[in-house]
Amino acid sequence: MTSNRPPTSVDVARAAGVSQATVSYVLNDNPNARVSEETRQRVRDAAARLGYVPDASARTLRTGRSGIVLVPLSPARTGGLVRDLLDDLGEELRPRGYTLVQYGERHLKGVPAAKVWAGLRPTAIIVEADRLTRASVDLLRASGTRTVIGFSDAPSPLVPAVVMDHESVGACAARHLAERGRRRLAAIVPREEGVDLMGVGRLRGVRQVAPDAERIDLAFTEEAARAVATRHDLPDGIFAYNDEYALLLMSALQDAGVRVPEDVAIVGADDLLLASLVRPRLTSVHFDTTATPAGMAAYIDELVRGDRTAEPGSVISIYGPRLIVRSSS
Amino acid sequence: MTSNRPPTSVDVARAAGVSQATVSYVLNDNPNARVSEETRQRVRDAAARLGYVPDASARTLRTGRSGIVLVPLSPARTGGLVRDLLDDLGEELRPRGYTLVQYGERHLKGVPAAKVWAGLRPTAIIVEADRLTRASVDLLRASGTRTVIGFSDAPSPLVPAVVMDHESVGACAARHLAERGRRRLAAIVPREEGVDLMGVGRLRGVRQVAPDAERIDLAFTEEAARAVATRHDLPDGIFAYNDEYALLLMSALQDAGVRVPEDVAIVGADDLLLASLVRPRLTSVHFDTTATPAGMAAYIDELVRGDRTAEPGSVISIYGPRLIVRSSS
DNA sequence: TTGTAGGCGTTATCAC
DNA sequence: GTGATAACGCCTACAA
Repeated sequence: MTSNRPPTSVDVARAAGVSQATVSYVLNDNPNARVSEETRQRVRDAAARLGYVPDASARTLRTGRSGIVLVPLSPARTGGLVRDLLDDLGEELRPRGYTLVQYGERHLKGVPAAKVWAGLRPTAIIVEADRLTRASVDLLRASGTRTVIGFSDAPSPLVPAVVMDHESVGACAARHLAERGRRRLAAIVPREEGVDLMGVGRLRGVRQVAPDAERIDLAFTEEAARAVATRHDLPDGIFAYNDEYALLLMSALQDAGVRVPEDVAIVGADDLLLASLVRPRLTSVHFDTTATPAGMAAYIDELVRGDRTAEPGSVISIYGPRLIVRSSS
Repeated sequence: MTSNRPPTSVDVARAAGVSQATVSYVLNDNPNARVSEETRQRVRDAAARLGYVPDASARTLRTGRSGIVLVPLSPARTGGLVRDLLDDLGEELRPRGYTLVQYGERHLKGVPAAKVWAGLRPTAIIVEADRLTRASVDLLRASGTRTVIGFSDAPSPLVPAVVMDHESVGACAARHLAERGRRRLAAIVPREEGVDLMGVGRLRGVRQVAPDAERIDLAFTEEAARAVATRHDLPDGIFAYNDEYALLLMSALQDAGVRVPEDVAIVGADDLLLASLVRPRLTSVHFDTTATPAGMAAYIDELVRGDRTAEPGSVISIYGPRLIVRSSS
């Protein structure tokens, strides 16, 4: 039983015959310490040989920076789009030395959420802008968070934000339905907590075009969809929040003998692959993004390293809507 | 500019007029230190007033335990089933004081993955059993990881494992197709790295029933699906790995003028809501689980706290297949 | 019942 | 160029 405690930098130093500080210098390429190339090699070799990995918490404690990019997302199904975006962003951040931590939280006893976030000493945090206050932003900043980025449907007065223009999505969908002659419009608003806000934003957009559009709250279950589909006063055009809800609704309507799109036209959003796989194909509002995940990763990196600053109220990346027409709906 | 460094336990101690140690005792309910109820109150009040949050890294460094349950999942789309499972598990673990960290990793320069995992000093880790060796398990154990749990399609000799019996899934699907008179079977194996292993397992199961079953490798894109669908020598029964691939394939077949299920019958798996929303409805192999996320969370907790031990080779939870017949496929 | 002190592994400021 | 040494914030014997 070789009680292999993981090797520390002291072990590496001993193995390389140098002091522990030298190890730290070499492994971090610290510029203000001049170390001979030969020594560097010895240190690197020793580290490799022992399989040395720096202890993340010790480094965090010492530096006050964790390399964690925290994304405390409301756990509810945020929809495929955000999920994919975050997955990609995480991939892009890793090679830059950051770790994207997705941290779904629901109840937080009584502790203000920002306190909990701060406890993790994240280097950066991306969070729904509505959950931020001036106080929480200050707390985060004070606790070493270099970059606070909001996620919202409009620029935030507190922080730079990634803006997804949900209103325009709704408006875009409604315009399409209206142009097709649909007069009695409705918009689905998900009942799921955390998504409902985006749903309301999209509804607002629909009502810009069709002020009388009905609001239909819908939980993501077949029963709930059936209840809607069997109403006797169905609208003739429905914006279904996104493609997943659109499919759910379409299925229920088909079961109820309602013809889609003849009787009720449906428009989804997010342009998931899903939308083009079902029959009839789903018309969907696609988000064009002005920044790729790679671009966002680079941007965050610059912000953290101080190579760039972003004012509160500024917009990092706008996700704008564009219509993808698929079926005849 | 109140350069509010976040309050430390020393600050709390000062505010409460006690020593720092007492703060630690009170806040952690340390049983072998007797502290008067009055002092406890003073400490708690001070902590609340200052908005004290323990520094996660300092605690981790000191105790050697992070409360992190690490899930270094291959990033490829693991499919909705695993994803949902992990989401739920995370919810269940949080109130128990653990943080489930999903950590998608792809390239890890040359560093052995286990070294990187160990660097985070996770309290527990759930990882595909194939990625574990005796050495990596030892390393993790030595670095303070209390619980290593495998994720596999068969019991692992190294660690207790959550077992999803992929072979049975394939066999179950194949049996269904054979009973419906399908003679020329095929099984889809995803090209996506990380999922392919499960795909191969499921294929094995299909071949238990139909030894001649063809293996079709398929990437999750419409082009790839089209290529398969336009073959002139299509099988008459296809097990599509899971519901998502099934839908992808079905769409392509419909585009190619192939009737589903008359010409080609398709069976999916995982019983996603999706499967019952599309037309024709997808027959799917459902996983019955003998343990709920809540149960797994409790189990992990017991393992970590030492209230329970699990031998290598033991099975934590079996996910077994059951057929859900939906359409006439 | 409470306080003192040592150390977890790292980085960074100094002398040498 | 390199090596002691002092924090970072917390937990926990042990002393008082």
